[in-house]
Amino acid sequence: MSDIKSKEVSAGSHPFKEIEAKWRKFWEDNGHHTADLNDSAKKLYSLVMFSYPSGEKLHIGHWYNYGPADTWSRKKKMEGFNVFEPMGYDSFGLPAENFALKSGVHPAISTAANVDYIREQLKQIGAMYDWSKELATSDPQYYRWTQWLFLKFYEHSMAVRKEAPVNWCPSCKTVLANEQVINGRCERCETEITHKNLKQWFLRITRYADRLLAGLDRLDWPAKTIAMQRNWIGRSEGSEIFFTGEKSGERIPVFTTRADTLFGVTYIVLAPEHPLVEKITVPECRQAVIEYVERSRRLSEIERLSTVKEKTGAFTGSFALNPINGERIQIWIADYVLYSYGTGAVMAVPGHDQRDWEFATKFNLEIRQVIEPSDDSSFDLARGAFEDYGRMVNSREFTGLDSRIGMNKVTEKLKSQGQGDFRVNYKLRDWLISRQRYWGAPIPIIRCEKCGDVPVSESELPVLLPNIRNFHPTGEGESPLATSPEFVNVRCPRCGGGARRETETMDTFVDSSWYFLRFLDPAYEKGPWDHDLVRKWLPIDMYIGGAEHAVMHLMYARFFCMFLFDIGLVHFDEPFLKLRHQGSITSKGSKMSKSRGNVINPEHFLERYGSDTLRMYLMFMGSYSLGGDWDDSGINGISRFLGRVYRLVSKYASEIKTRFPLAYSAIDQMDAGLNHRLNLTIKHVSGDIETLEFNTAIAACMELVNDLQKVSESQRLNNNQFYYSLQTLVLLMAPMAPHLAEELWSMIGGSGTIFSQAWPQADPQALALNTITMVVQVNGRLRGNFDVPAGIDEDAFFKIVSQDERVGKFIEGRQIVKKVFVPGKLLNIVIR
RNA sequence: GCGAAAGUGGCGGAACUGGCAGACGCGCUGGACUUAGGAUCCAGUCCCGCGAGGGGUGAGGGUUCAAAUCCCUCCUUUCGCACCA
Repeated sequence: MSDIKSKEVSAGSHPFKEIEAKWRKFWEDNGHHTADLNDSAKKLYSLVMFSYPSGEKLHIGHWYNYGPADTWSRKKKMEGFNVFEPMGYDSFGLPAENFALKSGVHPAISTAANVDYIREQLKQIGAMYDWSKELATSDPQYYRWTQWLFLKFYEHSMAVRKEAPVNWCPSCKTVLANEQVINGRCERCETEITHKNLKQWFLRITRYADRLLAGLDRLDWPAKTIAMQRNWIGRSEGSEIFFTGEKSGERIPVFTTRADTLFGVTYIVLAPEHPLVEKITVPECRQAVIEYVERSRRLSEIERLSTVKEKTGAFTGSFALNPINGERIQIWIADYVLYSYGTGAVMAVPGHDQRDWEFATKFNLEIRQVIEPSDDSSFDLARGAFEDYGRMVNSREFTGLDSRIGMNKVTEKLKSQGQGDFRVNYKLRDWLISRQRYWGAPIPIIRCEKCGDVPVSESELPVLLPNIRNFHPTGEGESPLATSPEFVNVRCPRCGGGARRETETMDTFVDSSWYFLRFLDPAYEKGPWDHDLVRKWLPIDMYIGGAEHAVMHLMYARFFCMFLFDIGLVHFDEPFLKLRHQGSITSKGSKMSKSRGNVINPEHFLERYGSDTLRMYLMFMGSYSLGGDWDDSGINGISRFLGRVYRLVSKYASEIKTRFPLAYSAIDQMDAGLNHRLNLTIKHVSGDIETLEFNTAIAACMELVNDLQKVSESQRLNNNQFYYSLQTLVLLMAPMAPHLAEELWSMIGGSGTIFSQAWPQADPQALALNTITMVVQVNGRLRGNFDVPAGIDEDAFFKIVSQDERVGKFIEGRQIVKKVFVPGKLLNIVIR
């Protein structure tokens, strides 16, 4: 028995307190988790999404992400990979800042304290994190380079300051990127979003829309995540068509995917924000139009986007000319047209677009048919629009053409006349990165009245966040940094005159778009990263994190990578080759949060069951990718299981030790059943950990242990096969219960760390059994199991089973119509 | 509204390309060891039936020798999108 004895141990389990502390110290003292980054021959960069420290500590959901991901990494390590598994903190941003505001402690102080706390929590997971490479995005050493990268974007005209209607969260008092608006609400605080027209900094991600789309084909990612990115980019092929203002002669471009319906246009609609509205509205309609524009500005995003809302709008009194036939049509404004998509104006075809149909019906505008069903089926324009493709009618020379052909012909004709062209549109908008908040990386720009925007020179970086007392958001669309004269007032680097610093800070997603590059050497001073190391270690081989980042972080990081590739700073354009999401752990049916009061903290379970048990229980609960609702009622089972393994191995530890290390080839008398079980376990555990199906990997270990337990009870252990099996069990469990496995490994004679051992390989010969169980069905109903030699053929098998009473009584005197034989599986006898 | 995924014992969940439904665990029942046990070990545990046997994977239909698995309709849940022209 082990010399470790603990009174504090939860009865039945293993002495986890001593074991876990002992091995964590061992790993740390021996630098086992410090990867040798110079050796990249068999490198494996395994990354989990780093955490953002807010006031809330790590909860069970973080463990669910990090523990199993580490299990995968540890198995890869035993397979001989040089694994680099770093960890850091996304420590800028709203969660940290909001906590600081609430607690009244300056975010620099509270964040540092939270990071210290979280670091200790992370260490309890017992993961292979290389702590020598820890980083925090709020560290000047880090954000110096975030600013440096911003300047690269700026240099290449990829960072631009422009006025645009932007999303404003009245509660967080800052603008938000489109991606941070969920159903018209703030992603963080769920407050309804309003709109403001502000001059803001954008990164031109739209320039990469096609590349971001094309790159998806090369990625080993969950199909759903790829689909979400596709939808978010929202590529749409169509035509841009120029209508002409009747009086002003103004060109009014519209975007349509259905140029074949051009003859069915009975009016056009501008978004209320469209700049032409002012110009073309006739005096008699001015009052109504102004009221309508005002009204839609006041409406919240939610109200405006509501699809059940009745269509509203106003007539401008002006007319436009249809370029295909010169027809004179009314120009309306309506909020169902979005200013930010396409050209902010649409041609309305009420006969063939349901939205236009609803609008036309309400305002008594003409509904005209220009497409008929190709299959000559009937439809009723009085009941709704006919939106399918079909055959063109009432369309002059295009009449009779198929929609798809017709839309090309129509566009080509317009193109030849300079009245239109083919055009691709995207839903993706440029990435708004300005934030009117304190806790972020200051945008390194100086605004000079004479010289305009002047970038801070690289040697002046970082632009340090000033240590100001009042870091509250002002709420007026201005950053708190604007209240610090020492910060704001500078000399223009170009002309030397008085100038003002940009006071906005960058969106936190900018920080996290490149952290995986910095991890290799977070202290590097000659650049954002060491090119040699990046060349050796990137891209990321495995990235595990939550699905909630499907279109934000994961899109931004890809964009960064492509840009950096284009300007020659990295050698690859997709950062994450393989991505997997863990499911989310809910509590009482809903997402864990402090406000709901349903946060499950790991401390209690660590205290009572230990780290290995908690990690394994999280993996055993169910499918890793689906997650589930937290329920601790089963954790006893894992605790008991680890206790049983501990007792079983300890019981025979000295026996194994005298024979250690046991080789498979050295087994003398082989029990085929046990050997089959052992090798089957190796096969299952290997495959299941690889595909993150931890629950069945654990189940396989349990089956092996149940068998070994029986062998132990029956005293059939006078050969070394049993000992070999125990030795292998310890290896198989090492990635899942790392502390316990180290302890057992040393107990049976191992030295150093078990993670330098080779991962067990299944013996294919042992997997193939001599005797197998086959089943017999009569008319599809199960009638018996038979142990027969593997490889038995149909006739031989039928001979055996037909003589057996279990089957014989069903087929006796009946006519056999057919026999279906599946080798190695079953025989189905069909009778009449 | 549109799209995707899922629905299996009292519970969490297994079941490879259609081939023994319910692995593994929780819980429960009984037993052993015990002064005691919320420890440990053993046995049992989908439903009906004494039994032979029958029924059973959200509901209904279909394909097949054979369906949890494939197809159709419907219901429920989760997630994503939501006037994107």
